[in-house]
Amino acid sequence: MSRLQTSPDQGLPLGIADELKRLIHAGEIAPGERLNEAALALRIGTSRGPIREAIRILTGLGLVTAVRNRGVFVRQISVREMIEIYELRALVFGYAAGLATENIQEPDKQEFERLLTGMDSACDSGDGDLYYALNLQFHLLILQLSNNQRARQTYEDYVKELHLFRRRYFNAPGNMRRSNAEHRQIYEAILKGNAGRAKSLAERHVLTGRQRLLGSLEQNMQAADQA
Amino acid sequence: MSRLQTSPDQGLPLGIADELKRLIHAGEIAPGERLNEAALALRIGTSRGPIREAIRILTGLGLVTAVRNRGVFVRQISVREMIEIYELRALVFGYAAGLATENIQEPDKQEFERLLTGMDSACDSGDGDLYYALNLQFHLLILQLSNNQRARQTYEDYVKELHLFRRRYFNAPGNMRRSNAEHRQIYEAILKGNAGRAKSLAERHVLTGRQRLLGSLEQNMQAADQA
DNA sequence: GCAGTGTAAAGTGTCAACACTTTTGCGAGT
DNA sequence: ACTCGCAAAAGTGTTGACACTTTACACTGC
Repeated sequence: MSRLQTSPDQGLPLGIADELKRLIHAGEIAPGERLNEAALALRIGTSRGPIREAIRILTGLGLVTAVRNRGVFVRQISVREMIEIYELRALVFGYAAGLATENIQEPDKQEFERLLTGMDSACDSGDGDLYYALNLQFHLLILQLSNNQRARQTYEDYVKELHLFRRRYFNAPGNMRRSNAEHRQIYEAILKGNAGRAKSLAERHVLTGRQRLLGSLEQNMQAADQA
Repeated sequence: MSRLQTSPDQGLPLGIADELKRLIHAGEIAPGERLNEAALALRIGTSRGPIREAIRILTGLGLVTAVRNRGVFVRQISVREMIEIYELRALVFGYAAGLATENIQEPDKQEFERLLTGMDSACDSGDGDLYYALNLQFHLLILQLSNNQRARQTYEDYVKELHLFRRRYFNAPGNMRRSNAEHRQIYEAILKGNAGRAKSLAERHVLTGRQRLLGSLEQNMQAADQA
């Protein structure tokens, strides 16, 4: 009976919703899977009422889609949706990078250096998970420097939403190196205060990531065809 | 007992949520106001269960904020949030205008003309509501031409969300004329296929609208001070 | 008259039971 | 063996009741 330590009790449904969000974004509940109210109630140790409310929060968030009398299913993202979200993500990231040129301070520079060298060593050791974590921090630091809280939230939401895409992003070592080279370029443009260049590099960085994902997707499709 | 004709029965909570959304966005339930579960249940003619679920959907959508043991309140948007949302709205609108240059077809041009002349006559007759409606259609047409469904949805959400700002946008006749002049410029840039110009004009158009709103806000503040 | 307090009302949080729908699976007929 | 149909099971939809918290208000003492 997981007593959900998450959330300093802002209400049972809210806490359950957070827990479910975590499970979904972590991939422990796969896209397309159904959420069973009774099972969840049993697992959390409550009745179905709060569970249903938590699930409704998720439908509002767009994490699940509800079908009458059949339950709710973890949302699956189509290729088209993935492409569209990447487009917007690129837009927001570019916007933030442009503003970062104005708002960056000394401590931020040290943080950037730390992240970049950290990602370099992650490339060396081939640690994809570590690279992914640092990469996210790098992006969020730039969003933070946009000084637009809403933009930051939106960007985070996009990243999480893309986890609902059917295939998890697979970081080939070569991709990681190329990606980090782009990071360095973006950072240098920000350092030099070149807003336009930072913006376009940042936009392109995200769109390049999308292409890498689409490429690996196609590759997997072909492998599946051969099997 | 309003039998909520909205939504072709996709479930009671969903239907109620739609109805509540409508009420909130139409301003019939003011920002800051509390939603009373029992009263709503009585009004819709159901028990509190579905009402609570509908309200949870709204919290997921960010339309209301929940406070434990005290209920949910229609969200109020601060000046800062308003500014930030306008920033993103400008970004998306500019993005769409840039793409519209590539995707525009003949019938779209006719629709543009219709909307622009319609807004002109709305200016002449001083019909603010009509202008607002046509203005929204103009913007959504451009979003449609971006060929990015998600961008269109996001833009619509921004517009609705801005309704939660404490003061309703007041269209002075002069503002309407200036605004429509900007529309014409954007449309012409799109017609000429000048993506860069369409993008920057569209961005500026939204940000100018924000300035107009901020200006009228300040004016009202002063008027309130004098009273 | 006013501050403080206790109590009743209002409102939210949770639960268990029941109604209805969909799915599953077994069995009869071909 | 295959299909159709029916019945049981699983699961969602909704309800009314009860527990707990907050708020409103009258009452008391100063």
